[in-house]
Amino acid sequence: MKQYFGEYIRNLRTEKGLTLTQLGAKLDLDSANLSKIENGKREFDEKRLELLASVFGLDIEHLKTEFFSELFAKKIYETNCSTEVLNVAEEKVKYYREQNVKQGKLKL
Amino acid sequence: MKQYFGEYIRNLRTEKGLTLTQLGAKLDLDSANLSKIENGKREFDEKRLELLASVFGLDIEHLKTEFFSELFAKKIYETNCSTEVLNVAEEKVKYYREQNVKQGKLKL
DNA sequence: ATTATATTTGTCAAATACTGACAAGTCTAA
DNA sequence: TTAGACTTGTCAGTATTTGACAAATATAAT
Repeated sequence: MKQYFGEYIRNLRTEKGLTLTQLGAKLDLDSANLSKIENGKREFDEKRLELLASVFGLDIEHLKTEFFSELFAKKIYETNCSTEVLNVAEEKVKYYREQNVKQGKLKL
Repeated sequence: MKQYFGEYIRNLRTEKGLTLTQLGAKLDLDSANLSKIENGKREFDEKRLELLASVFGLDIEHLKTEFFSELFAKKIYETNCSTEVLNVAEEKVKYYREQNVKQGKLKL
């Protein structure tokens, strides 16, 4: 998927022939703010991912992948970080999952 | 590196025989808050990474890798996201770097 | 061209999250 | 038991994000 998350939403919306106001209502979002999201001037709020998935019948896992990958990529891009960071992150996730990490060890 | 970022700081500090107050002064941080950071009860602030590197003579790239990998891993862990997200993120970073993405396309 | 609808942009107060600071507590070693 | 080190809780100040609204612009139909 070679597009920004906002563009992705806009495509979904226009494919279904919905206006900003109509989709905004479904997502509990002002049409003006949805416009900004689609144009990359505001962030889509993580807490609305499930709602977005259900509105368009999307696989939530796929949607989360799209959403968070953009979040991480932006951070790496703007901090000019090595992509090596992603390999290290993968190891850490594995470790956290093995250890069943809880709050206290790590601020979650 | 199989330790949390707070533990990492604590190790650096104790190796050098510094107290929380002493290191706190160098990092412009209250000793109480530094304690929380070392114990995983507060986040280390990204804006102090360079300072931390210079205090201990660390490679800033390595430090950023440690810091952001933990950030990403925590997010993936707490949202129960597939680690596939990391591969997608890598593609996106490449793309952003090729395209020299600026504000407007993407909220940075 | 005029009207109606859709979209974009700017702004701002309210809500939320983060930070620095301090006080009071526990722990440790001399 | 005293001093210094560390931990924990709290909270006001600050910064950031969000929802909401108004006004401007764009688009399409008549």
